[in-house]
Amino acid sequence: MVPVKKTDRSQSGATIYDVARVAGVSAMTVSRVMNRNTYVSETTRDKVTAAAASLNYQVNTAARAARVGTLGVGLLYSNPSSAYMSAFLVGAMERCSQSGGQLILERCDDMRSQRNAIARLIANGADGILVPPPLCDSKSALKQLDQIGMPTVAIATGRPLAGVSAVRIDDYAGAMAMMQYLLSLGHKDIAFVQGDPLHTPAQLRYQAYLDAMAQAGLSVAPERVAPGLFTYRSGLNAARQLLGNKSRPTAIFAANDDMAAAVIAVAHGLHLQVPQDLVVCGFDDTPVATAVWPELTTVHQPIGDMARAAVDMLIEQIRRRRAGETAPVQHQLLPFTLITRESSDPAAAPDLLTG
Amino acid sequence: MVPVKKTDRSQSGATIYDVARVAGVSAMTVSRVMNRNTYVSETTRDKVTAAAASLNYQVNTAARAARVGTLGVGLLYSNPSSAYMSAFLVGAMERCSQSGGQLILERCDDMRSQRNAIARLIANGADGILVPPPLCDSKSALKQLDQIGMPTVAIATGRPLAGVSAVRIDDYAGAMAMMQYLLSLGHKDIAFVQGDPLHTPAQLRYQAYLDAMAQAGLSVAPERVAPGLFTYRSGLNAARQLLGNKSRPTAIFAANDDMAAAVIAVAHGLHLQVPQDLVVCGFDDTPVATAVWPELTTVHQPIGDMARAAVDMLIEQIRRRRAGETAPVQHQLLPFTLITRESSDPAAAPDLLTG
DNA sequence: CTGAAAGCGCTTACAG
DNA sequence: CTGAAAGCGCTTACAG
Repeated sequence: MVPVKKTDRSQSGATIYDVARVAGVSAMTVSRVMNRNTYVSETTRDKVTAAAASLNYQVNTAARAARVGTLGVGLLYSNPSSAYMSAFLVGAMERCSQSGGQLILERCDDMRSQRNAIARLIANGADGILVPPPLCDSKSALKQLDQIGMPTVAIATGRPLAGVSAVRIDDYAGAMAMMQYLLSLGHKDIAFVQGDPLHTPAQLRYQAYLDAMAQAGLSVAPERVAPGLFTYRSGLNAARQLLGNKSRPTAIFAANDDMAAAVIAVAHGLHLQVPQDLVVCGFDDTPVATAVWPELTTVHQPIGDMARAAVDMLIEQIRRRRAGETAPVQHQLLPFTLITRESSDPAAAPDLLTG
Repeated sequence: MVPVKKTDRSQSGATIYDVARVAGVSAMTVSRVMNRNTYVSETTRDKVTAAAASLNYQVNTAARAARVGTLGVGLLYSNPSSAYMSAFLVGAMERCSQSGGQLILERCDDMRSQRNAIARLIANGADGILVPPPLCDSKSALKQLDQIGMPTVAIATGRPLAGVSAVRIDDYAGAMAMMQYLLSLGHKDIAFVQGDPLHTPAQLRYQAYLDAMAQAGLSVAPERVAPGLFTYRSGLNAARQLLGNKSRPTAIFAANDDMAAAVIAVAHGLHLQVPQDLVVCGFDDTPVATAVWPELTTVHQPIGDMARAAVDMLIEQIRRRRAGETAPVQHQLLPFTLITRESSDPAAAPDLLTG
């Protein structure tokens, strides 16, 4: 009986050595190709790529992390209970585990506590930082990160800084698409609920509303615009203001879904049927959009995709920085989609009390 | 100029060798202590523990993973848009990154697709599986996992199986606490919105409602109980049913927050003020509880803590299994908290339309 | 542009 | 119960 030597391997698939053997090069060269290192001839690169593909080779991110140190992807988040943040977290998490990044979370609600939160994130091993809204619009946070040379990606900011990488949608165009839709439905008296004025996407959405009205030759009375802060609560106040007068708009476009949901609640309280008596639209297409009744017409923002893109960009930046290269600033614009549902469709929706 | 040899280290803190030196033992022994391996004398274990503490040593999970293979923590989830799932995900993710586990997600809404989802999870490298609601109540899923010897932890099931580890709260006691509170407020005519009948916590919450009423000597008319499915939508139907008659209850206890939020919406549609005309309570304390107006009195379920506990239990099981030991089945019960807010407090809440 | 050697921090598989 | 040796899969730091 020849004793079978138990294998010491920790991985089932192909390793870098298998690829090297098949490609007829050294493991080092395979490593270079996998890390997109530039010092490899095109011929060699092609051979390695082909070998890797034929073996279905996947880099062992754990082994890489053991050697290189963990890739700490810091996330400066606020408002963990919002649907927006949840969608973002899931996307970021998913991509991090694929790419071998380790997500490090630090909550930061308060603009004043920013500095501390950034310091804690770095102390906990962050090699780069993801900045989702609303912090993405804080110039002081972004400057602080830039000064210490920390790779950074801002997410969903309306006005990306020239020196900071960003992933976003075109909020202006998204709101404009919604307005064109409402106008095409024949609405002429459209009211607007503003978002947090400090948040640049809120500004752009509002500007698109104003421009669309002007381009259609319609005037906007001051009482047709109500301030909001993106919260359900602020939406209630705005709705009371917009629906409290004798003269009412035929449609209300809220700068996000939470506030649109609040508009529906107040409208129902006034015995107005949505959409028969009042059309209501939101923005973002977060889960509330389909949780409320009737379901909301809104602009879909691909939050998960944005999170994944941001993680990719950040990890690339960290790699480059470690390799001593200067990482280029990247700005990525993802597509939005106008989603029409019951809240704007006069033919569709039944009554709240009877179903 | 003596050239300074650049260090090759990937870690800033102490390593296993530092601890070994300080403790006067081999690195191997330190490794044994860190992995809670039993074959270490108490004296040695104490020396190592002290040395590790003095150096503030943390196991390098990346290096461990490189050697041992990644610890794949599978998560069979459904309904990613629900607030419950988001809170669970954040907790699980946080703990996984601390413990060196890699979270592997697989969606599974449909009971029929279970088998496939489990197979995919394993194909993607899961070494153990976390089963949150509603799948935690699927005996077939749990049995399938048991048969293939896969470490499993069920979360928030009302009736944990003897052979499967579980983390949960006492749903019966939680609902009972809510009922005692409502009874102490003087309510005698309390209605109930049931949760998904296939979900064991829904059954327990309902049973507590019935028992509390009986113990208080109050009868429950059939029209005071409405079926629901835990969704906002089903809560609207239930509320219409409960509030449609001339005779109305003074309080409605819904088996979760989403349905309680729907009850409030319908009540407002009927010009009933909450809590003045009707008290409304929920269960779980998910974000909707504080997003709606008035804010919901509810039972807090520590979802994040439950996720963290479940991850710890699962990782421990996987480790034991790899070490060839049999992992004991563990059942952990976490505490709930009754949270009283405006929706049950007659003194607190103002009117929907005037704020 | 490419490779041989050494090492990351940890654990497996022995041997005592 | 404890340790010396070898190895996990990958990358750093050289050298050519």
